[in-house]
Amino acid sequence: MRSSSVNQTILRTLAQDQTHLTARQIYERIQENLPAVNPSTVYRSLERLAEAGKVSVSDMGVGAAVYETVENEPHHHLVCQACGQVTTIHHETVQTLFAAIAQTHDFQVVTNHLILFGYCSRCQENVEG
Amino acid sequence: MRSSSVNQTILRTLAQDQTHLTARQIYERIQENLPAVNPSTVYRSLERLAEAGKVSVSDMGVGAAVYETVENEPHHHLVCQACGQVTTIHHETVQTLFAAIAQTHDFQVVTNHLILFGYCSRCQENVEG
DNA sequence: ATTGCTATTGCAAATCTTTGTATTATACTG
DNA sequence: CAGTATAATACAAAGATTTGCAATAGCAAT
Repeated sequence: MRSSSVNQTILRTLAQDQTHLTARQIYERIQENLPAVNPSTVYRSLERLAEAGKVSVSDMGVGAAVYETVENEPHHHLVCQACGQVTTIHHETVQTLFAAIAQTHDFQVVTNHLILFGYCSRCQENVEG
Repeated sequence: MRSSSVNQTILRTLAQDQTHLTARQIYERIQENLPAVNPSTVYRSLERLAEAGKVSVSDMGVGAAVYETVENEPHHHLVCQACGQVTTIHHETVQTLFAAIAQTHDFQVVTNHLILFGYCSRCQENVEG
């Protein structure tokens, strides 16, 4: 993959924001630096970056896929379906599952950004009460 | 949720096909029974069914979210990034992880259709060799 | 059966995303 | 520093999805 202006700008934008952004949000941010950029270019660039493992793509339940830079340490998220709170969990936590799957199914999991939906402690109480 | 014709037809279609279908594919199938149905109605109905837990939504890496009826037994999938092969795994396998997360993070996971990407045994060999 | 409430639907328009093709920019080679 | 191969881009058009609003249909109570 070549180091083009759009590729660079996307990675820089994602690194700056340190959050999960949708393709459209990224396109809008990119426009601040490259006003004449075409949407299709941004979409295709994101596709490339994801393919190359430079960014992760995931469904956080906001209606569209969100992108994030791939950091040195893989991590995962717990998303509360009630209040939307996002918690980050360490890779070690899921590593055990991946190891078990490697054993039982001879399948090497490479998912490095898992999203698990459920209810946080506060919302569990509210539902149960 | 009311038992409308579109809701019913969607559930029947998904039950018949026993596969993962995208929103657009479902819209096309529905047209066979309800030729005048509007796409927006199908998209909204799918949203409702997912919200109500009648269908599961997941990203299997085919470019769009896919829908499936929620069966009595939750299950999960391993998707090979190289050959696209889909393996079904039992709920018990991931149950351990969910239990651990409940312990450590006081978070009740309700994800009932997990998709894990990686490499199947055959493709691991090809990459490594 | 009739009534009233509101979830569901259709329609039209807006928005978002993808795709094909010609052009331009990047990186490599000599 | 050219010359070349091809990845990246813009553009236009098509396709997919979402949204606001008015009309309709399902359900519960009478």
